[in-house]
Amino acid sequence: MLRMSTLFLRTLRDDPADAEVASHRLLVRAGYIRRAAPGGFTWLPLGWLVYRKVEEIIRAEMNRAGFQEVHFPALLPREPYEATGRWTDYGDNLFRLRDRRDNDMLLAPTHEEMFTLLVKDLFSSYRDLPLSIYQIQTKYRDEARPRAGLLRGREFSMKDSYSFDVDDAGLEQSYERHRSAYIATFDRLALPYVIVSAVSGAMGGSASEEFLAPLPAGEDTFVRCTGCGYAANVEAVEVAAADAQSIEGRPDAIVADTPDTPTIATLVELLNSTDALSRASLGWDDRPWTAADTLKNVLVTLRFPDGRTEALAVGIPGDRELDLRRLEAQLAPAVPAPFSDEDFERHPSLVKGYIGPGVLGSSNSSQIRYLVDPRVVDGSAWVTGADQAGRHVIGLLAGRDFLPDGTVEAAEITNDDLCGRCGGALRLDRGIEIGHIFQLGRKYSEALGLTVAGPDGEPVTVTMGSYGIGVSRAVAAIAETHHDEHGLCWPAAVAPADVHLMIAGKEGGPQRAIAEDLASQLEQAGISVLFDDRADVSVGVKFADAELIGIPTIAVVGRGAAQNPGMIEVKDRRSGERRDIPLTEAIASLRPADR
RNA sequence: CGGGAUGUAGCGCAGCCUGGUUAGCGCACCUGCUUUGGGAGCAGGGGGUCGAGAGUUCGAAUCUCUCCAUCCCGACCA
Repeated sequence: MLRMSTLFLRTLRDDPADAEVASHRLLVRAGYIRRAAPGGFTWLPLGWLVYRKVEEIIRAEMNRAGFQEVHFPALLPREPYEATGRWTDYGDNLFRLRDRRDNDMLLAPTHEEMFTLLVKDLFSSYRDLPLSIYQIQTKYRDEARPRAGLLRGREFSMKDSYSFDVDDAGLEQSYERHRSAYIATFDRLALPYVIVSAVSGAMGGSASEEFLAPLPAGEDTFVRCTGCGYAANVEAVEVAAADAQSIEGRPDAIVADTPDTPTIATLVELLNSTDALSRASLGWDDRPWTAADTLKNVLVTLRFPDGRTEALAVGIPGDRELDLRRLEAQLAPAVPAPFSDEDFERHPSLVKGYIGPGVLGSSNSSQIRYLVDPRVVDGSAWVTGADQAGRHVIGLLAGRDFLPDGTVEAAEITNDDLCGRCGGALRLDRGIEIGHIFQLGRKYSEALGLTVAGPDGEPVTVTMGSYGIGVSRAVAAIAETHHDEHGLCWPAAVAPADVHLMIAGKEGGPQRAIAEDLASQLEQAGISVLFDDRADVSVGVKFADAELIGIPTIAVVGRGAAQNPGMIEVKDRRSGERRDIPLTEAIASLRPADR
């Protein structure tokens, strides 16, 4: 039993000034967590109870799926991460330190290497597989900008699992088992989620899905198709490509003077206001030019983890912006940055503002690799730069007049985009990444030499999957999902107690003894109680604290308790619905529904 | 890393522009009395390196410079 009179807790009447999102604000105000360091939080007694319940649900579902728990150090040597390249690839986000002998160490951001080496250490036969093992561990990432309390910290807790299989079919099965376990876990945590296709980023690997809790406080943007249910992280969205068109009998491209058209908008305006350049007079059709008819070519510099750089040109429809995040996701681990003035000086064939496919591409004068949006299909016609100041080329046909080096999904996604699968409308939303599952493949097993003997005695390289759930982040996501203007509203499965019992009578009256008795009986019946037994605060404070703390059921021992028969008031925190019940039925009524 | 804002008691803030006794207010905390069904009242009290350092000045929370930290937007981010 938790007694408010002695609980290590102080609730705050005001919101902390540095907290923006609801989960951060309320968890601090209600006395669950305190900031201890930039991106680091202390769990107070109530918070730790919730944390442990969340952790226990995750653990139970992992165990139920047949995965086994292990535990690694968070402090690790450099070598394994050097072997896989992640000592470099992780960049500034890795917490690095030196021991007294000057050895490089790190605080692990995730543990692929160690799991791989552990399995290599112990197992050597295909008959030992499949295997899935997991841990719940503190992870460290030197985030450039920790924010939103528990949602993005530099120290956080994560459940990470790894699967080991001899072949792709086995990996597929392990992946599906994790996917099912995650669905069961998030259902029990009362966390709403959308499963979206994702990119695997710095982790490497192929198939990858994220579980996103759809909340405005989330940092991830994702799309859902209103038609077929396709859902994807915006970084991984595949937009609908147009059908290729015939190039037979299409008018030749012409080069036109287009003075004073530094932007797409001014270019389109000029085209539409110059009779000789209208689509009709060029033999196309009757409609006016739009920004979507133009092709803009954006130059970026790619920086690879080893420090090497390379220029890249990206062609996207003129009505779109380049989304650097999407581009980066496609090109990982290379990081794109906008072209600088010095970069332009190094490539004299590029005429700023009038760059066109005439010079782009590996086989053209600039020798810059040229990737285009999937909408730039063979036979599509474009207005684009003529590689001369003040001139554009009109009606340039992809596949006839220029050949890109490939396609890339790098245009900003908007609500106007259509689903790449069914052509339906896409809807953009924000979400918190609460889980990520992906098929790593053999990246780590190859780098670290994890093989097992196959049935024929020959070594087989093991294929792996990696599966994460942010435990501390899940606590925040639950708080973010379940609260109102008065405070938190925990789902029963993770609440710090089943019942918030309070005394609401004059000191010296019979209520205290009745409440004490009821609290003991509830505990004996296996119903956990947070007992507001404080004698020195007014009932208003008790009600306000109860709503802030957010235990699902609030039971009040007040005026009615002294009557015959004695009554208590029971209030549902979430709905606000109250009812009076006889004391004799208290235990039956207060038992949580799922027990 | 770029832009913006902020840093004064546990929390929320005023004071700074225009330098001047002992740095203020609300909440929280402590003591006493009263009060007790929706963030009580009265009286008394404790708690401050005014983010840090340097400078200007007879005198700095206040002016100048440097640094640090936090928050927001962007960049970045399983």
